[in-house]
Amino acid sequence: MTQEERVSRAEVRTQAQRERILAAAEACFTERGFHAASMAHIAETAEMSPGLIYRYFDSKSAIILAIIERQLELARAEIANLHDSVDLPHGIWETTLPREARSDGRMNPALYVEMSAEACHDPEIGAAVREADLILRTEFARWLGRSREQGGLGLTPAKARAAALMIQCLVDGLRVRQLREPDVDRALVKRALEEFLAPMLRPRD
Amino acid sequence: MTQEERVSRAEVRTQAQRERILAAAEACFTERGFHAASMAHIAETAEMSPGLIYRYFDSKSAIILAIIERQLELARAEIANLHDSVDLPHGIWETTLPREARSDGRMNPALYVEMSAEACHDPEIGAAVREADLILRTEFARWLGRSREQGGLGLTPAKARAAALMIQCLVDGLRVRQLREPDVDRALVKRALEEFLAPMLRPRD
DNA sequence: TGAAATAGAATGAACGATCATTCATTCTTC
DNA sequence: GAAGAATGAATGATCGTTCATTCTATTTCA
Repeated sequence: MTQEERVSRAEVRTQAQRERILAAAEACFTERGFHAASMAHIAETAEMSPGLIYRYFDSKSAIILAIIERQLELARAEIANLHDSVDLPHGIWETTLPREARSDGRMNPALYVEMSAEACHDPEIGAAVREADLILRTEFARWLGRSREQGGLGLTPAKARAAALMIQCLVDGLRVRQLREPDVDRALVKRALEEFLAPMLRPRD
Repeated sequence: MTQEERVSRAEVRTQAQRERILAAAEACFTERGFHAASMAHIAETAEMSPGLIYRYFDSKSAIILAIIERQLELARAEIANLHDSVDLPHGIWETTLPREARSDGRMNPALYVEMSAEACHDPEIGAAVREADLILRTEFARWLGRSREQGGLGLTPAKARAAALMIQCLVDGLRVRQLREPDVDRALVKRALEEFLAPMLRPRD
């Protein structure tokens, strides 16, 4: 075994352990919240000792920050994969599915709202969240403004910016609503969403 | 002093003390969050000893529940005061003002989002929130459906229900956005909001 | 090849801090 | 002096974090 192979194997393992911890932390934070979820819970979920976590993360809040960054990457990838034939209302509706109902690794509503609350208490989290949101909105607006031929929706720049902001608010709101009323009539939500989104996404007016 | 007067004076004082505690708790919860705000902080803010709080509230979570109920009452009163000449987009926009910018006792965004997150961890809070939201949406939809002559907007029942739900989501979303991006362009938010809401609030279509 | 040496991975008890809550005590008011 | 109001130190529990120790797997060398 060459030295490079050894180093690489170690790196792979380290990355896998970090991932293991992040997945466990996400589950615990979702279920109990940032402050109520203890490092002991996270360690138990990750099936390791509490002490070991500190080999891979400096602190509890470092874990939170890592989760935020990972979610940002996932969201950016989703936006990059948007194309003109996409059913936007349906996609928006889907991002508000509760944790149990989603197969992907995307942000679940509970974690998102938890993070939003924490953003105004912890400056570091606040900065990370602010930066992520700005990036996502800008990239989303760029897609809305791109021509149909280039896979966008062909909105004017001003309208694209406004629509991106309003849709971001709507997604936020749908996530909050999912938390506050888990048994809300989702079909009604979807129909209302489609109806009210239509005029916003029309290029001409 | 008659016995009734004595009893009444004691009640008034008790009520004032409870109010004092609730105001302090609201400030602390807003600043630090439910879990990070300690009873000692609340006591200090209320300018009383920690022990005294327990004369007026059974526990910390009893304080949280009391705040939720108070906020529900405030929101109901606001809805009851709606009339046909009201500028709805402006009113919605106003409910998302940060704590520092609002003079009334209305729900500030930070507290609202904090509560929403807590609703899916604490069943009692979840139930209170769910009930409150349902009541508010129903009453708001009733106003939207009332005729112009009766001070409403004259929407059809189906459209009123859909609009009430969508507006509730929008308000949720605007509050979250206020937390995540406190320095967001509020003028842009307002313009986008007005544009988006207009078709939703037209009786005919 | 096989035993000893080494390094990194993992453990979990222990620490100091902090928390919600209690209650014996003191203060205030009538 | 009696009764309610208020205090704040004490309690027990829990937390994030540390670290002396053990385990495991790889390397070294006879």
